[in-house]
Amino acid sequence: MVSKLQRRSVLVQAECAALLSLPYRLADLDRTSFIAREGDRVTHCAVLLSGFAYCHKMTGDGARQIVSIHVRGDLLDLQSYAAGLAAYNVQPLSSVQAAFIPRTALLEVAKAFPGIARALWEDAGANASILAEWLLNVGRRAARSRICHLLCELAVRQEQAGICSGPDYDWPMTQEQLGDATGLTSVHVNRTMQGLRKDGLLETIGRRVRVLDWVRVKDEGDFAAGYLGLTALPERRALGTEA
Amino acid sequence: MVSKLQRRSVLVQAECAALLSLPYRLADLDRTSFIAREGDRVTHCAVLLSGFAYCHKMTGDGARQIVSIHVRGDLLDLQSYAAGLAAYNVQPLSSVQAAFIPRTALLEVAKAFPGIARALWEDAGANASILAEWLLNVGRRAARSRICHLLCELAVRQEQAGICSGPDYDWPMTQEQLGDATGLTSVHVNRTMQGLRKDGLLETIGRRVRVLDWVRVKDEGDFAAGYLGLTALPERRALGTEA
DNA sequence: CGGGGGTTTGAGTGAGCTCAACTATCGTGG
DNA sequence: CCACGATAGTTGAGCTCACTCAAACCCCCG
Repeated sequence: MVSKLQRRSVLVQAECAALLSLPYRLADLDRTSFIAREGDRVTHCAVLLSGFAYCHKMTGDGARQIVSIHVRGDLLDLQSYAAGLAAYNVQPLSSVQAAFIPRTALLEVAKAFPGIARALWEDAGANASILAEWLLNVGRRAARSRICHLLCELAVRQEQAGICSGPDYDWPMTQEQLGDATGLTSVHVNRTMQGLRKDGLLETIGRRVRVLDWVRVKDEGDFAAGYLGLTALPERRALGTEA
Repeated sequence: MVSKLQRRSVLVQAECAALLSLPYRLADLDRTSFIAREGDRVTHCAVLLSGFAYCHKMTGDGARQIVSIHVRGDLLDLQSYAAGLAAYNVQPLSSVQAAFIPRTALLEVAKAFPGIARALWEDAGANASILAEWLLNVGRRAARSRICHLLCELAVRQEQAGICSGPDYDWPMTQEQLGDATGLTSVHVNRTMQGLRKDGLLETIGRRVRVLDWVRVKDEGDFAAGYLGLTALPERRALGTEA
C-alpha cells in the first residue's frame, strides 16, 4: 500500500521492497489537526492512505491560499523533505488515515536506491507542474473557469487514484475552501456554483459532486490533463485526452 | 561556474568534480528564442550563466501567466528533467548565455552520486516553494502588494546570486511581463508603478530599479524571505530577516 | 528620421468584493 | 425525540479594484 504511490515511475523489485520495509506509524486525523506547519522542522513524511488533505499558506493579514490538494496515495509536502523545513501548512480536508515515515529513513533509502531518488524527484516535479497550472488558473482565468478547471483536475486525480468510477465523485471542500484554492471569495464561489447548477453542468449531493456535462465543464475550465504528469493511464472517460 | 549553482546543498569534492566534468554546450540566446516549449520532450538541461529567463504557460484563449523567473546560476525547468517533458515554455527575458547539458548525462551523474540527486531534489523543492508563494501572491494579495513582493524577491535572489549590491538592481521585465507574472494587466501595472514612484518607494532607470524605502516596500509586499530556501546567507541589507 | 516596442493617459465598465443577515443541515446531548 | 448549537450555504445591496478599449507619447535604434 505504501508502494503503490509510485505508479508514475518504474521501480525494480528491490526498490519496491525497500520502500515497503520502511518503518512507519499509522495515524487517524481529523479536519482540525495539523500534519505540518509552515516553517516547522520536518521529521516525518506523510503518505495519505485515505481521505483528502490540503496545503495552504497565509498572508500577513490573514488571507489564506490553498496551494495543493492531495488524494489517497499522495506523498504530502514532498518538496520539504529534502530541505527539512515545511514550506506550508498541511491539514486534512476530511478525516484521513496517514502513514508517517521517519524522514531520515526515506532519505537513506533514496540514497541507497537511485531509482527511488529519481521517483521522488519525479513526483516532486509533477507536484510543481500542478502548482504551475494552479498559478495559471488563479492568475489568468475567470471565476467560472477556475472552478471548472479544479472540478476536472480532482476528477481525473481521483479516478487515477482508483477512488471513483462514475460521473459523481467525492468533493471534500467547503465553498470557502474552494474559494481559498481558486483565489475567490466564498460568496462568489457560491454564486458561481449556482450558475453551474442552473446551466445543468453539475449537481451536488452533500460532500459529493456529479458532473452532468463533462464536455462543457472541461471546455469552460480550459482543462487538458497533460500537466498532471500521468503517463499513459487508461482514462475511462477520456477526460482531456484529445487535443 | 556550472558548480556554484549548488550553493544550497553540501556537496563533497567528488560530486563537484562530477558536475564540473559534465559535457555541455554554450549558447547565446536573445529574447525571441525558446529554450523549451511546453510539452516538448526535454533532451538538455539548461543552466543560466548570465541574464534572466522566465517560464510561462498560456490559457486556451491566449492569456499568459509567467510562472517563474530565473537568475544567473539557476537550473531552468528543473522539474521537467526527471519526467522528460517540459511543463511550460522557457524563454530568455534578456539576452542570455546558457550551458546545455545532455539530460541523460545529468541523470547518470544523479544516479551515481546520491548527493547530487539530493541537491537536485532540494533545488526542485525550493522552486516549488517559490511557486507556492507566487500562488499566494497572485491569489490573495492586492495589486500593489503583489508588485512589491516580486520586487523584494528579485532583489534578494539577485543579491544571493552575486549580481547586485546596492539598492538598485536589474529589472529585466517590461510592464506587460510584470503583469503576466502577477496576474494583472499591463495598464494596471503601469498605474500601480506610478503610485509606487509617487509615494517615494522606488524609481526606475531604464531596465533597472532603485528601491528608496526598503522597509515600506517589504512591508507592503508582505515579504519574508524564508520561502526562498536560502539557508543562512549573509544578507547585507537584511531584507526580510526579522520576524 | 522613421519605425516599433514600451509606456502613459483617459473614460467607461464590470467582475468580483464587502458586509450583513438569513436559512439549511447535521450531529450532539438532554 | 427534540432542542440546540455549530457549521455551511444562500441572498441582497452597494461598492471598488482592476479590466477594456483606444489613442497618444516616448525613446531607442537602425
